[in-house]
Amino acid sequence: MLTKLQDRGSRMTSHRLALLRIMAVSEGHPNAAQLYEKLREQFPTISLATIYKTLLVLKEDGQVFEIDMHNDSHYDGNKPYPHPHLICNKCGDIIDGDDVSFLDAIGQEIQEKYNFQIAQSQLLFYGVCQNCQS
Amino acid sequence: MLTKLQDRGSRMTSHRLALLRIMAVSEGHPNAAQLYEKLREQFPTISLATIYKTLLVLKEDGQVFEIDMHNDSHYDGNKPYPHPHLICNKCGDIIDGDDVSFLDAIGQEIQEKYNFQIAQSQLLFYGVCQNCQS
DNA sequence: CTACTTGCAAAGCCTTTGCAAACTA
DNA sequence: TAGTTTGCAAAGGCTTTGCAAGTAG
Repeated sequence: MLTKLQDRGSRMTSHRLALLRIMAVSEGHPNAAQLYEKLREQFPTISLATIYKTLLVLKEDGQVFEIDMHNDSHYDGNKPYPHPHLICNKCGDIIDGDDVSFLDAIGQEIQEKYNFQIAQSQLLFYGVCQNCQS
Repeated sequence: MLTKLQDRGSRMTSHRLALLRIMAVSEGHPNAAQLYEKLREQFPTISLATIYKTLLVLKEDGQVFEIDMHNDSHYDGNKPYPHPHLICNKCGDIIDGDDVSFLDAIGQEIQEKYNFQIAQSQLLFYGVCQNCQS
């Protein structure tokens, strides 16, 4: 993790470590504003701009995955397997779906059929979560 | 198509018809700005706000599908089958993938396992398209 | 010591909102 | 005619940029 950053000429700072730790511990899918609030507890002077810059580096490094949502991206600590995200239209909660191994299979098929070099995939399901159905 | 709108208390206007026609004819995946430019040829006084308002109605009506991309949503005329979108990181082109019928199967599984009522799904592959590889 | 990172403020961009005039059914 | 849609302008919200000061290696 540290080495990956350094190989790219980036540095591991306390901010970056803390951000990665929040992702890993919380198991959530925070957006930039939520990360900002959490990080301010440890680093009262941190700025939103730093959050965005940090996220950019970690994304390029493959340590953080960006979930593109309508004008409000959320982020996921990089899981070792491809999995869908279930997004509740009512409460906005984001739930990790199961491993979807065949995503790789589809990827393979697409690489061949369309001659398209896949770098990343994203599978989203929008709907209503269990809690919001009652 | 016309009836679906009327059932919801919406009206079919020349703007809306033209927008749908562009989607159907072009087979592309324009964003709001691109639709604006095309529609201005026919309706010189049309505004971007109208584009967004129209897209909102057509989305709710299920006639247009929104592809959430980082701060720049693109739109797809509603296809009768679920299919992935291949997004080129270099030229930005969006390619329709094949029918992915098992998406429904995964959906079923997720509905049951997570008790999550799916309204819509989105499968994106980011990478480099054929043209941009040379 | 050099190069990267941070924080602040400002700018950028896409998208939404409010309201009066125009239009559909 | 009643209720929806349009266009304009302004506001809103998320994200990026520039630059000087601070910090990692």
